[in-house]
Amino acid sequence: MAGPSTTSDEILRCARSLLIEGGYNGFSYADIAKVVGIRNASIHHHFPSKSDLVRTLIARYREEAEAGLAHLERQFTNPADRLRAYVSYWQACIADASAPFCVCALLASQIPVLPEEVILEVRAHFRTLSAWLSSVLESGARQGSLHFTGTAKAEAEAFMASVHGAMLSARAYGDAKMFGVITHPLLERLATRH
Amino acid sequence: MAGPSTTSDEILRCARSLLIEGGYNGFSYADIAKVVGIRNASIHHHFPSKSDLVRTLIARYREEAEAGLAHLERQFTNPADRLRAYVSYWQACIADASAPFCVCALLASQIPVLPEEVILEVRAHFRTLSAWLSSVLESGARQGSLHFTGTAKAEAEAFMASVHGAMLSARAYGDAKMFGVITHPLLERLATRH
DNA sequence: CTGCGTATACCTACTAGTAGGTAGGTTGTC
DNA sequence: GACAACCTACCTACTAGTAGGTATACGCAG
Repeated sequence: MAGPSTTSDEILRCARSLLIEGGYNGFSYADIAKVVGIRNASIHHHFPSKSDLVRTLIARYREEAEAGLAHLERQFTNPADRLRAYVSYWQACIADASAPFCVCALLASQIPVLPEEVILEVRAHFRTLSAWLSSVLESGARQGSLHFTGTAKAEAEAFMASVHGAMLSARAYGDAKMFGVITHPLLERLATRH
Repeated sequence: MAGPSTTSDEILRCARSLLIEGGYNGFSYADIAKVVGIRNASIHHHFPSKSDLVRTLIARYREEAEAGLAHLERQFTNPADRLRAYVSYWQACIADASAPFCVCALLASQIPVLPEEVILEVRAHFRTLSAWLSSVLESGARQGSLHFTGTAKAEAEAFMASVHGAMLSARAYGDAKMFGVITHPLLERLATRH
């Protein structure tokens, strides 16, 4: 799946993990250069400015996210299973600390100090994810496997907010299990008729 | 209520609003100095280091938060009303943009790059808030006005996560109403027997 | 009431280090 | 020889933080 990772790829991968740790102003070109093993200035050859780098990084993140959701749809046909798989994916990411936070959720918290072009990408991710969750909830409600009051759209926003809040709590408490403590009852409730 | 605000107070107040906008690395001493109308170096007289400043800022924030919750308990005796008032408070803060994010929730997202002493304060706030919500939910369940499956502790964590996630979504979409879209059904569900 | 010490609050001037970014040169490959 | 990828060397602006000076206010002894 992964090709012969280029320097540009390595810069993006490194920047992503630094971004997940401390946000937009939490890392510098020097940090990346140190890890990738090139000079500070060489990063500018691939990405003229920091906002270019981050915008590209998010664009790739969004591609991967959409591919992940598509994969998940092929793997599971049941809407409830799709939601469970989505949550399990993040539970695993948080537990093994490989990517313990959604890049866009983290950047969203710093929107007032972000370059406009980055904000647009972040917002687009929120819309994409919300739309996907909404469609899953919608089909689950139609076939009677998922239960909620109100619209699928509203429930999708609430679901997404809970997942993001769960990431935050897991980080705040320094306890990966907290993510599951918050999300499992949520899945349980959606799967139960009441 | 507010005394003759000192320079130290102004620094803290200014730093808080800058912190809410862009996190720990999103503001500098120069930013504060510009707003407060003193020189960069003068801030060090009141707060030797940035971590001192932020730690003090959070300590005060936590005091205000606890006072706010205590006030809210005096104002409302019904647990459901207390939850509603808590949510309404944040809805108002977000709507008028006075403080559109919880200081500790924002800092929690950047925990990996925060000074240890700041992390401890942030974590303490999460515990305080969770404990308060837990006690409200507990008493609501006992008297039959709030309904949920599972423990009050788990429901409190889920509630807190939803509120934090709702702040994030409101910021991401640039739409204060999103906070209500997410939190109202949550309150509704807790107040309804099912 | 004066004069003296002391503490607070602020200042100017400075430091070392880092930020993102640029100019222009070198190397290797098609 | 053109281009990509990377380099050295440099820039300006800014970072948190320090050193040392000044003005003002308060308490207190004479």
